[in-house]
Amino acid sequence: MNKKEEHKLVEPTKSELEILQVLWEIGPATVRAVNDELVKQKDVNYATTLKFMQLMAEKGMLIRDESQMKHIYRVAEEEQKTKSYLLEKFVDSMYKGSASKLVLQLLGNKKNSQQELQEIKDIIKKLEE
Amino acid sequence: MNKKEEHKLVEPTKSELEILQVLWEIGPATVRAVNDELVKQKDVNYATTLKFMQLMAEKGMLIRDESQMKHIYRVAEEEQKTKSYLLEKFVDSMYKGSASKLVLQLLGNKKNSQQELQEIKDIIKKLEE
DNA sequence: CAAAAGGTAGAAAAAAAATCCTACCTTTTA
DNA sequence: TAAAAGGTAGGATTTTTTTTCTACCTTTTG
Repeated sequence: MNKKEEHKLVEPTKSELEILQVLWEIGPATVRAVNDELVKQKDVNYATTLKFMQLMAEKGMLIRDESQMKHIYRVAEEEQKTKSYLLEKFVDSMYKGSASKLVLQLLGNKKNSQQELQEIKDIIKKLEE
Repeated sequence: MNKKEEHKLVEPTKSELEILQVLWEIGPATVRAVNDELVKQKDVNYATTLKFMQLMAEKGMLIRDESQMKHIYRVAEEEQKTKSYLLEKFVDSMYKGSASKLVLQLLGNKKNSQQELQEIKDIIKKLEE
């Protein structure tokens, strides 16, 4: 295997995504650190988190530095790449690929749509420049 | 049980969502009709679709008219209600609830963003009136 | 240094999701 | 009307996902 490996985007399961979120948030980390974060939001056992991270490393979603005893895990794919992939799948499956339909619904249903609306307008204005 | 039942929004699994999509598309239908649609997009067995729809009916996601032999299934929740629920969960988990972050990514990554951008602008204009 | 604390790995169990088999009932059709 | 076609129900199986147990290794600490 050479240095530059091809990573076919794998679709993370729910639990895997939770772990990715934590790693995106705090950066490369030990199982312990990730688990500490997870525990804040749900009831998980350290061994469970460990197992997931091991599996994810096997699958190539995470990359593990084993040079020290406390292995350091980091995400294999860029946050944005993964997120945009997942977003695209979501748009495709829910809105037949129509981003504007999604936006329509987003604005139609949000409580705080007034503020969101403004922010979105700002984004669009910026994009036009 | 009275006519107006409370339906706590249940989160559909992937396969369940596929079935919902079909029903949203074609309206109340038999298992056969749903399966015919599904077969176009993936390799499924009639019995599998039947089983799913039975389970979904049990869970309350589908409502079944058994007055005839060919049972007719229809979706229990409005399409929009379910979709907005799922969208909200998606935004929450992926973008910490920030719709505008989602839109930003949507526009940043779409090939056809030019057209989407225009459509979104139209939507916003319409909303402002 | 011995004990305690904190790691890892592997096996296994439990739970959830997806798939298919088959017996049997009703309707259609040759 | 008998056979074929097309339904349903229920059980069973397979696969995937989630969770936990435990043996054992390394580092830290009294």
